[in-house]
Amino acid sequence: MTKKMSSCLAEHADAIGAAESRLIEGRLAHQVAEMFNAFADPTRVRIINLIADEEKCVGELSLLLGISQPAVSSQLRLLRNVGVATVRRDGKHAFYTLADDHVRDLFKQGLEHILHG
Amino acid sequence: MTKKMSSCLAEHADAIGAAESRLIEGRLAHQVAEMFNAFADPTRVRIINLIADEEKCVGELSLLLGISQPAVSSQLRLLRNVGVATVRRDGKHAFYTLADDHVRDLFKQGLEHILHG
DNA sequence: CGAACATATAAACAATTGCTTATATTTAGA
DNA sequence: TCTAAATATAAGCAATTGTTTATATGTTCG
Repeated sequence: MTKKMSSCLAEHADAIGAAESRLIEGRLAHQVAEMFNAFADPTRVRIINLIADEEKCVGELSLLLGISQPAVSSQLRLLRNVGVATVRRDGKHAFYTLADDHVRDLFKQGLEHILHG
Repeated sequence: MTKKMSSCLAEHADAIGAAESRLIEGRLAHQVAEMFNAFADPTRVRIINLIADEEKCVGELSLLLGISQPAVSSQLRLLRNVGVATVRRDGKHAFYTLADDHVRDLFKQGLEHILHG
């Protein structure tokens, strides 16, 4: 880093101000990335799809996905921490589902992009 | 793995079939995750926001973001590989922008979710 | 051609990730 | 209370990631 200015920038020097105004600050960029990161792993994608329209308990997810219960539990905690999923505890079970319609729509929009994009 | 069936599943055995039909296969899950992963890093979020509405060259992005040119180039290659960004080469410069409106909408929807969610 | 600029690629590195097994916690029921 | 079930947490590990510096490729212009 700390390199000299590119002529590209020099030539468009008047646009730098406008460009800088579009610079997302560190904290916001981190939050946005953190949220999208919830959808950025194959296991989480499968979990999210399974709990998108109905709640599922941990053991059920573990069996359906074919991975260990702690692995599922770990991913669910991540999803919960970033506000993508919520838990409802009922006795010995913990039922997970997506947090809200906004999250649901965002995921389904991304899925559609792959399916019919 | 290869654990015994949870009573949770046993009790809802009739729902297994339906649940399994919602199981996203490995390849699709991988593709969806790969796409969302493009938005899942703070540096990429900032790059994407900068090139969302107008094209920017590599050196410009490097200067604006305060990271090395190879770091920017590396992230841009990732974005290009998953179909999120496209290049237009003009002489010595390479101008990047988002690939299409679908990608643009998806990103902005996620950004809005954080800003006014 | 030769020099300077813009970008791409390679190598190396610390840091993070997602899984496993093992263990702890919590809950329901005999 | 004791036991078994469901989930959560901890520890350890191979694999991946994002950055840097160094170098290679490609382009313009004298």
